[in-house]
Amino acid sequence: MSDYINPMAENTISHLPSEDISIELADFYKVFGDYARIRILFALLNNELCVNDLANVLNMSQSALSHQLRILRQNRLVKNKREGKLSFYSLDDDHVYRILTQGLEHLSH
Amino acid sequence: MSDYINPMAENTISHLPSEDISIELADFYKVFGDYARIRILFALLNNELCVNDLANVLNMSQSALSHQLRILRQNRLVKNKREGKLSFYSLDDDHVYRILTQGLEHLSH
DNA sequence: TATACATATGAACACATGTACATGCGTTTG
DNA sequence: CAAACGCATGTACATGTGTTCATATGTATA
Repeated sequence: MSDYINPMAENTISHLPSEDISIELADFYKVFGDYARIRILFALLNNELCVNDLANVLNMSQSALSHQLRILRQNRLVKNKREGKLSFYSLDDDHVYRILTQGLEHLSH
Repeated sequence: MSDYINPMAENTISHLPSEDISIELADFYKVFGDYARIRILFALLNNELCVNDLANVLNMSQSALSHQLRILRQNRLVKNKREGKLSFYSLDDDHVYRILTQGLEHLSH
């Protein structure tokens, strides 16, 4: 342990978000933190596509896609509507769009 | 494979970001996708703190902290300046602040 | 209604990731 | 200059995560 004491430290504690919020936020970002899921989201940025479309566009297996789509659904980043045999996916709301574009912005410093 | 063919699919391919960009973006979000790192970033939101401050504020071991701080440093989310024995950490730039707050915004739908 | 089709899901496995423990390195101080 | 201090880092290990393979579920069609 250290001898140094920072008087601001206590003040910092009281400004931290709750444990629940921090966990939720980390889990939220975790969903974006995967190459396959990022590509799925970008593919849906302007289009509504069914699973088979996505499989072709992204060159992924149908199974891997379905698993990832489930994660994206559960986290409310995409939604799907069934039309007969097909299931069309799209981004859930504009928030997702904004988060993606802001991420890109950050990469180009 | 599917019989259904969507004429938009080809068009979608040409609008996808490059593989490099997608990987970078995923890696970028991956850094935010951890409870410990989120808490570190929030602790640094308004203050500049040394490792020992962070250990006290966040109730983490010094080792775990140093490992996570390295990841945050390598991804340019935090920077540090050495003052004698102490190493003071702070957020690297405003972008980080904005990304965190936008994430919080999203949680409250 | 049997079959093909589109998608979803369960299980298993390989790989990534975060932490604790031990120790090293740079700085200061007695 | 030796000891204490603050922090960094290597290793090992437990746990988490994404993919593949196999199979199930739901829908249309012959």
